[in-house]
Amino acid sequence: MTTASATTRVRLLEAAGETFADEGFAGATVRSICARADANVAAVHYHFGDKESLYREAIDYAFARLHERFPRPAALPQGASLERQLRAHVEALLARLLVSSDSWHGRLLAREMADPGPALPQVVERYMRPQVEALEQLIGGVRPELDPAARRLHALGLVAQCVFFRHARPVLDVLYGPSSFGAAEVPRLSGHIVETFLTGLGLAPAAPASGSPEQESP
Amino acid sequence: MTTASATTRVRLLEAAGETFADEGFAGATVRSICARADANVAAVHYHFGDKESLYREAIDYAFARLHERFPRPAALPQGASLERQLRAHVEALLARLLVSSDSWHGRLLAREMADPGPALPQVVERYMRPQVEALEQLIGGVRPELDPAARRLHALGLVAQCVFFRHARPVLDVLYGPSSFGAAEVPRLSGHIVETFLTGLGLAPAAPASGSPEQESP
DNA sequence: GGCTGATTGAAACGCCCGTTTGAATGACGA
DNA sequence: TCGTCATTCAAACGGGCGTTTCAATCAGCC
Repeated sequence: MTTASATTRVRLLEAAGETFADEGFAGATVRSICARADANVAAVHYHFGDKESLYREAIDYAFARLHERFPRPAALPQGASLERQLRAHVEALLARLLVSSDSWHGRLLAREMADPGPALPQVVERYMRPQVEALEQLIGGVRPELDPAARRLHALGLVAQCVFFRHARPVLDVLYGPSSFGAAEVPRLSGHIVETFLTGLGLAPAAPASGSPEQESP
Repeated sequence: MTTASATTRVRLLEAAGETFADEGFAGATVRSICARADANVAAVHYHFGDKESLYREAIDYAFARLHERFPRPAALPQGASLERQLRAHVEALLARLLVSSDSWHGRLLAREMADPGPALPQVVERYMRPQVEALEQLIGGVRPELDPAARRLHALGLVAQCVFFRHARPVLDVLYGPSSFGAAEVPRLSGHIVETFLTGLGLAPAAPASGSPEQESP
């Protein structure tokens, strides 16, 4: 595998990710991917075998890039307040979903969830499950009297609100105009979500003011 | 338009809705729709003009059937408690999304939101906007000090949790096994959502018990 | 019966899809 | 310089797509 072939491979992965994110697995065509990558159509067969293998590798590639840009927020000390830990998780989740949508990595993953392709189990196990389980553990740590089902419902409710602003973006664009809930809204959104969530859990948030939430992270 | 042609039209609409719901606009083929409807491929051109017009009419058809099965919960007297009105709205929304997924009507609408086709604006204006605005009004009625933006965020958070359990069903199936959050869970889900939402708004729910919520509607 | 107009049927059209082929290319070591 | 081998290229293959054509059908009416 020489340098030249590696760059063609990478160009194909990038172009494939972008096109798959825009058009879906069925909608994207090998020809358009190769045109974007400045490669011959036969290069897909040569480097990946077929379209589906290219798709799987593009998903893997997206994972790697996404986790480089948005590492897990596990850096917080275990003793930190629930509010700060939750805010860190929600902000990381929203950032992955919203901020990264300008680049294609987040778009591709979001689409794989909304309209499952051949790589759904792989995405769920490596991307979604750790996220939900971290939230469940966080919730169980502070409300140990909740049974696992209730814990799970709370965690899913939190994930639901984060996912919504990515998944329903086309709907939100029609409802309130384009870019009404974009990357710039991440702090406001995560603030709102965390605060109403904490109140809903029966815990008073750190800043119970009804006005605009202020961030205290660096 | 004789009776015979009307039945072919209707058979095509039903088959198209079911197929579009399963495969999406691009994934569904005119041939498979016609095979399911026991009709000739030319019937699509004859009765609807082309595939996209058939799609639009199938969406309209799905609307009509869906609103027949799940009418708007506006029947409650205006003086009813917020908790009951909210519960009615959330239950109606969840029922439309989850219960109706056995029939294809709800599936088709959910897919149109997740993977927009040519009929997205029509779906949003006629289906989503009234839903969100009713919730906003409900919230504004009981917390008038909230500015419209905060009201909107609360309403969207509520919608998000309902939509999630329809939109993310493939993911939930992988996470917790198939049919883990199906139609049978509607009372439990809506109860959980309404109660945490009311608490999150700073209002104590009528039944603050942590057990399974009991319904009091007829 | 024969005419009319709406509906259905079988077959074909042109197009684009994913994939494959086999020759041309070009860097590199013997 | 030559042979080797990985890589690229233009072209074609078979198949499925949405759409169109035009003849066959059938009910209703003179």
